[in-house]
Amino acid sequence: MKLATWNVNSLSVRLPQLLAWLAEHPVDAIVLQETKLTDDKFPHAELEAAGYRAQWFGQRTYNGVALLSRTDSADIVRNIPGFDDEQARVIAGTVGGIRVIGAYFPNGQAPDSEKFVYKMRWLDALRAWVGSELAAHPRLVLLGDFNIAPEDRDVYDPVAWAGQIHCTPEEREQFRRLVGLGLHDAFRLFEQPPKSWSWWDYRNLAFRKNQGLRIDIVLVSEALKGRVGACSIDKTPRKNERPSDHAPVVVELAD
DNA sequence: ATGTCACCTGGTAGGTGA
Repeated sequence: MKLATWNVNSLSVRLPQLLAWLAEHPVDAIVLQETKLTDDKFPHAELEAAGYRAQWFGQRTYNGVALLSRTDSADIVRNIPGFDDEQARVIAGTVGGIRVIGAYFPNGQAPDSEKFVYKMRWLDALRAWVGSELAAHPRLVLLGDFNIAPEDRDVYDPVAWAGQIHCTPEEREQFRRLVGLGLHDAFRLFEQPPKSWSWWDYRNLAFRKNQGLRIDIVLVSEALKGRVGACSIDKTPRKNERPSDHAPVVVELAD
């Protein structure tokens, strides 16, 4: 089974690229972030024609997530139960016996901002809920745009980024606590090329200079750890014309 | 080089968020 995550930064702009990528890289399921579409505008017919059933949850301008799968997904959950949130950030479903949780973590803007306070509250709520999901579904994958670079090796210039958003001790502690539920960073189960990033700022020729962060992450539960055959970042779509600023991340699970 | 992109409001640009 192949799963993927991709922050598309506007699905209306990126739909042709998504369809092209799926045609070349058929996955069993993919979660999307930053669709930026209200539910009535979601392109489910185009995706259905490409062989993907969709569950989606969006809003105007910001955020918005989706779960696409070749087979039907079940037990869909939108956002974190019990956490009152106006922002569409989470979609979960069961696909092929695996609990798949796709998430668009808050950006947080700056460590001294209100948005950072919200990010911490959101992370607390996510961790509590994922804990209960794990208890109910031992075979679980949490993947998406985490907006956290877990370690210095996930940052092109750790000195410049020290204490900056995505790299604060508070965010990294949240990441460790999430992993502490009994999850594993699938990318780090394998030897990887150094300077592997999943996001490059549109500005400053960052992609050309390979100045990026690894903030798009796949966490797998203990029960799945031994079944992970590969995990990789596909940076080729970042070379497209009008690319998303994020690259898709793919994980392979043995049956 | 603070060198971009997407989307909004409200208009022939400017603001916001990332």
